[in-house]
Amino acid sequence: MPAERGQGPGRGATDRGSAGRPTISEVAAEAGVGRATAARTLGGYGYVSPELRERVLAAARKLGYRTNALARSMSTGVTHTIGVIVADIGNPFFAGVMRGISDTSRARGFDTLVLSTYEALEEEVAATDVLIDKRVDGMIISSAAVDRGEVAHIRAAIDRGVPVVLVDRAVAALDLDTVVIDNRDAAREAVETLVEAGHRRIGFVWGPPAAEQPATRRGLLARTSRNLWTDGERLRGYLDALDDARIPFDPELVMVGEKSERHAAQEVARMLALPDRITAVFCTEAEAVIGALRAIRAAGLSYPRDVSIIGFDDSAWAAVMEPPLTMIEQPVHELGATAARVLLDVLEGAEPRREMHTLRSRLIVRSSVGPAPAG
Amino acid sequence: MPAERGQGPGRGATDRGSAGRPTISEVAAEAGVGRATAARTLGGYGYVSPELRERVLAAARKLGYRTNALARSMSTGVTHTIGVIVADIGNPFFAGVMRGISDTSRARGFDTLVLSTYEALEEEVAATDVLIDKRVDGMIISSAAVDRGEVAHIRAAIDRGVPVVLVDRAVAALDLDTVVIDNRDAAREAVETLVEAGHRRIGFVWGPPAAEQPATRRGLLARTSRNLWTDGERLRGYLDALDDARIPFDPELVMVGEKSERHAAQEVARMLALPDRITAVFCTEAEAVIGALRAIRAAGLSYPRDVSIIGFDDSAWAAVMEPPLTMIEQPVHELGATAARVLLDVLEGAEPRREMHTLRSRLIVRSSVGPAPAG
DNA sequence: CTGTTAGCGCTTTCAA
DNA sequence: TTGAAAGCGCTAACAG
Repeated sequence: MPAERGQGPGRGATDRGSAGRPTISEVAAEAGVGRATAARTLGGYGYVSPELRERVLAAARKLGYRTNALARSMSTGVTHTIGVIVADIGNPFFAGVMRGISDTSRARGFDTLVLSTYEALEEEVAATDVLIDKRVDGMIISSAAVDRGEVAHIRAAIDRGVPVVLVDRAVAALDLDTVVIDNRDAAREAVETLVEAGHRRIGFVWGPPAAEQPATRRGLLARTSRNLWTDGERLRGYLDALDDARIPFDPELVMVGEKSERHAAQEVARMLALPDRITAVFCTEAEAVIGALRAIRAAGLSYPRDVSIIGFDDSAWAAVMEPPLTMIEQPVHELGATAARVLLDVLEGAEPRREMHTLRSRLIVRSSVGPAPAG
Repeated sequence: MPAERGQGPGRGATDRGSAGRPTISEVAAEAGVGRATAARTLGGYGYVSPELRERVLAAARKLGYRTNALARSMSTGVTHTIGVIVADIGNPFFAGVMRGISDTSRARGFDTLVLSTYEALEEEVAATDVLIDKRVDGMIISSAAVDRGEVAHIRAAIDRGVPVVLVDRAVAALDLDTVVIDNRDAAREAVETLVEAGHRRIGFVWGPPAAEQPATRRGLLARTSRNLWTDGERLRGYLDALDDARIPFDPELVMVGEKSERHAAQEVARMLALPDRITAVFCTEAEAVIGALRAIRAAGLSYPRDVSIIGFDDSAWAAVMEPPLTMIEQPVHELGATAARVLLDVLEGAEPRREMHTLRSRLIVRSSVGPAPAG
């Protein structure tokens, strides 16, 4: 850790005199009591007579005393801080989750240290190390890990006594409390809605970032299981709906490769140009919806007349699109709040239940689904 | 702090034997060297011979040693953590800023502790206390303070030796490094664009949350100066543009009251129902744009034919609206990155420059502005 | 009820 | 170069 060096002159432990940061001893001196008495009243524990208590409080006020949480944590072994690891706090989805986590932990006296991984496993590993070093009391992780071989860092945290709860993404190799939404059911319901409107050629947009189009359904699933849990679940839901309706699976209708608005647009354009073109698209993310919309426009088509569309992640703007979009609403705040609640319960002594907490999403029906146009 | 108590059984400092968390002494013992030697190699400072160094490293690896950042911070006096206080991390704007802050501080070895205030000053005060207690090395604050009487908590932080930089919102009463965007110019440019298209009745949507419509321009400004800095600046920009075009100010064209999509819709509906109705709206926030759009539709009108619209906070969806929206893009990531950079420079020894760093926003011209319809 | 004392795990003189 | 020892500010026995 060479970056550790060079933190400017004289900020060391020695030269910070009594300037600015009075300690408990100074308060004790000022109040004319022993330091333990001062500590007891300031720390809010143990017994201390009203008179002394008052004197200590007065002295503390006068000196502008503030407890040193670091020192306290050193002795108690707890930091009242929970670490959070997500893919990207700039992403509205995770921002919402973060808010849920932060609101409920704040209410229970905990602060949160957030780290973004940008979906890179090595960042995630580094992040757990940082959190362990900073001695967080517990962690909430939205992990990019899938393989048994990718969970060592999480196991390490647990072995060191740091409880972990998973959020948004389950990890099969780990038997932990996990808070997710009903991705598979949500996807199935959305695709069913499309099927019921008569669609049989339904594109799946924003899938596994594989290099090339898988030839078979089996190949696709295999690839997906090497991928983000949510994506896999949503794909399965899509397949469920097709199966129920006995619609044959066509690998050409699933997007693979880079997840970006641009690439989603390209893929939808491709599916729209197929001889037997798609008449509907199901998007697993808001950004994908935007890409799809672009492609539809660019092809000179309009929804829901020529193409129907349903996507994940409802937001305010979806309601003012013209026509308004039928979208799946995820309970983002509750996702975070629940994860925090489960973790805090454990931190406060509850036994970890190691179960899957599945929250319900909701299909907000608006006007982007219409009957399938005649072939 | 009664919440401090009751953190479950036996997690105290005493009973954590060598289980799970080896200390430097244990590593030293395992390696058969003095603890100082172990500390030097593990801490990456001071001299230590290659052989011993290797032995210590091996021992550390074997025991799974991880440094205790808390203990290190206790002696060094620095935590390598910066505190961030924003109104709401669930808000996409702040989420973007956070990402900027987090990315650049992470790159320079700092972690971030984020607290949301939901625009409540008392929450902000509590947040600074928490950050002081946790001994962050510096703070980045998007403050709700305006008055001279509301900045005591920020002054207190500075007095305790914690550098502070302000982000997104300037606070006149404070002479600090401040990173903002050119709100006033951006607003003026937007409104000018409207004026140049022939509009003279331009609504200002999402203003000061006053209870009632101010009667005069002076009254409005007075009220605004008691309010959020960004709102005031944007209002001033609006007035600038009107003045330049010699368009008289009409208090009925500014929205006051609760900031919500719903209320924005109501206000736009009101302005649309005026005898001399508005032909354009300028919105200071994305949520306001959505409210305005609703109102326009509800009135059976369409943009840009009947009403033109420009708003703050460009995002992906604005480009796929039909027609696409002309919006002001704020450099959110850079806002955060710059704030972090300025703060980190100070933490690394630079003199605070106590100046205003103004970032440029950009008007993204698309198709929501048209000629003013004939009266 | 109050004060004394011994750590928490690390960094940092200071001698050896 | 290495090791012994003191100290960061707080909590937590343990006597008094």
